[in-house]
Amino acid sequence: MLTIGKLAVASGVKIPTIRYYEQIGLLPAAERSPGNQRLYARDALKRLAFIRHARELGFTLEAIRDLLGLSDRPDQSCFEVDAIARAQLRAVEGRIARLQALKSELERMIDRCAGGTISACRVIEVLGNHTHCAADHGRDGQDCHAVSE
Amino acid sequence: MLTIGKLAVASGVKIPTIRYYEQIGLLPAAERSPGNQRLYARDALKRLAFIRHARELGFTLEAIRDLLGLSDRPDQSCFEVDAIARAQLRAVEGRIARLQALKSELERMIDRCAGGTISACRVIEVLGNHTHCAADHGRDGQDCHAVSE
DNA sequence: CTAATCTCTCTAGCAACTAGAGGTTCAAGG
DNA sequence: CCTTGAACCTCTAGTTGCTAGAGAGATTAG
Repeated sequence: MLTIGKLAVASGVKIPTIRYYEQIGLLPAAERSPGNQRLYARDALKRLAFIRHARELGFTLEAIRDLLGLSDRPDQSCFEVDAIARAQLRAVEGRIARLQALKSELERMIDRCAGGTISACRVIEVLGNHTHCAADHGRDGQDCHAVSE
Repeated sequence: MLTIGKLAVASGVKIPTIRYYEQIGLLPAAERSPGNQRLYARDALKRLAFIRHARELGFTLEAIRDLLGLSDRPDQSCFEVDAIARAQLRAVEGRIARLQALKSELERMIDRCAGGTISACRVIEVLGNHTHCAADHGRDGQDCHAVSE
């Protein structure tokens, strides 16, 4: 049986976070010592590792809750698991595309800011200007409004 | 003079968000009508466009506050602006790298979950397992703890 | 047995908004 | 001129995923 501190070290999840996960029902209520301190078995470590890794993969706690719920019913089709993972993949791909557009814009900004004074520097100008939206990240149109003057 | 609603439509920033930005000092307190309603001039639109675009680029409100502060002193060197933009670029590149690792892991997960039952599906197993960390996104070592059993 | 180190609960805070309650002001139509 | 309805006001509280601190109790090493 591990105390919460050992579990925190072993899992890489901080103590208040573990208690938080218990509070919101991601982890079952831990056993307690006679003095009311939490005690964990090995499977808590597994569950925490699962949560931690899923968080690193960008799953929300809600998605993780779903996955954990599914894994408690191991005879079902993994259709739902697959759907969750695919949705997650799409979200990740979207984030990557967006960040790559942002990266090239930042690079252009830095190129234009070559040691001059702010009044000559294009960074702030570029940031105030939406004319690049269509070319750079206008794929999701609802995110880029025209600011016509 | 624009009312807050028109400004919201023109800028693509929601009304409560505009008020929030005023509250935290990103926007100066707006002029008011005799009946206490906010009135904005054109330059508020520019400032909001700046904030909005910078937010889209992933700048935090604190970084934006810095940038706005700098742009109020246009005679200085843009050294600081450049530094902020470069730091932001590094952060964006890090996020992209991380997301790409996550993407390939999700793809592998989905491949392994080919229509079977959950007990045969590797998604959950992969998520509970840190053995791929070194290969996939172990660049930032402090994020991947061994969970040896 | 005592001191140091955990751990407990509870409350409050972070970013960056969003939503709602309950009340006021404005612009247009009759 | 008056009314109606949309837009606005302030204020509080909620969101997600934690993190920090206070003040009290538990456990363990020497």
